[in-house]
Amino acid sequence: MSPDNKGTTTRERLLKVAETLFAQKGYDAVSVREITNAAHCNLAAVNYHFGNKKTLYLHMFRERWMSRAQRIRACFGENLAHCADTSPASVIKSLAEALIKGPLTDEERLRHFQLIIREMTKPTEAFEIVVEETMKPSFEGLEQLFRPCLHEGIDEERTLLNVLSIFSMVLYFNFARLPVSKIIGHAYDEPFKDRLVQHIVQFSLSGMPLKENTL
Amino acid sequence: MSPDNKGTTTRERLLKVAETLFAQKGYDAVSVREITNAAHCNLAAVNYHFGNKKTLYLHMFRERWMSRAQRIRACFGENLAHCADTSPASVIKSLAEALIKGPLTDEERLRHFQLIIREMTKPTEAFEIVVEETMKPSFEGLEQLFRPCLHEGIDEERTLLNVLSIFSMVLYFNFARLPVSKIIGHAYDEPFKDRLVQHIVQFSLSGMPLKENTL
DNA sequence: GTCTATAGCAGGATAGAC
DNA sequence: GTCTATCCTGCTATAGAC
Repeated sequence: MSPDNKGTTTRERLLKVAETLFAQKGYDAVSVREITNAAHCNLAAVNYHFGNKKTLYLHMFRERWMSRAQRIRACFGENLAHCADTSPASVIKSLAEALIKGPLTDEERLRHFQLIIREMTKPTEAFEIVVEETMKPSFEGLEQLFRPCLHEGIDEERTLLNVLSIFSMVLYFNFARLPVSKIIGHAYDEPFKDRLVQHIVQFSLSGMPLKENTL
Repeated sequence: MSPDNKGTTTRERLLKVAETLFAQKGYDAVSVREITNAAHCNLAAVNYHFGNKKTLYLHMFRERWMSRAQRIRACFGENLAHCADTSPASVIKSLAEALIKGPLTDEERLRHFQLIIREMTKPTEAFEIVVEETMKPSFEGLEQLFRPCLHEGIDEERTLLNVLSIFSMVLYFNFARLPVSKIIGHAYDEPFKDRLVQHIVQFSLSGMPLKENTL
């Protein structure tokens, strides 16, 4: 028996395997048979535990993706706490590190971003939950952190565009590893990730319309 | 009969319909039946004209996606020609406008970016072609345009990271319209697209490590 | 080139034994 | 809770009439 089977319930294995496969191939490309084979359980287990394939997907998203997002947010909070101030420089660095190096393994991170990209291009019921419970609060929190450091004339939309631009870079450099690797000519090793964080911080920081004394 | 049927061959209708559906739903989620129904032709037409479903997809990508990319690149060239200089400000503005407002309709643009996002998350044979024939040349062209305006110490990797960052924003604001709309609280109308281009130009321009006399 | 008919298979879901 | 066996639907692909 595979080590996956030790000390885990069938339900947990199903959720874990489903996450990996759905992230890699997309909902429609994965069959229930494939999932149950990989989870070393019976075909009927999905229907027994979750009712049907779609409900398995939704449970997976709620129980695994959302908790991962929570871990990333916690990591951001810790990073920021270590900075002792909440200047834009500290905020962006804490954010970029939480997302690019962060608490997830490389594989977890890749899956995490693949799943959210899939939800963005073809939303399911999970998407509404993610936007309302994770993205909106995060972006509004960031907006409030940046707000006092931006020029007075900057309205909420422009502040959010700045936040979204930072997010877009992080998202892109995480999910588009393949083309990025091909274009820059080498793999995503640790030194490169450090340079990436540095680049994102520098690029974003200069790009934001900051007051002069708030660097 | 639908107006789609006038003056177009079955082959052309198949390619057009296939592009829309593959972009909207993804390769596995679209059946040949769905395509042939939407194209008002017989089920067997796909196999007659393209051999099988996969080859239809590849032909669609080559004949429709690549030519769209070509139109965008041409638009970028025209925009830049109107600027009379090739300063980073002109380059970024030409690029952002070509991609966000550009020669494509809103629907075409959405489809175009959805397709490339799908190729990035789950590459097929089309991906290699796109990277080699479209992305690499574009990014290297941009890199050469920016290079003389960047500080001497900036190596090729950092220059490319700047280009990729600009690209990431454009990509994100095109394919992630749904969450972006929800977060900023209104739709993607023309005035917003203008503000978006302006934001991207300002954000990217400030973010790049430019020499002082090259704005 | 376009059609119908169908082969052949894989998918989701369930019933019922254990 | 887990298994086997099976139903039924929908898919791709092809053969062959027109």
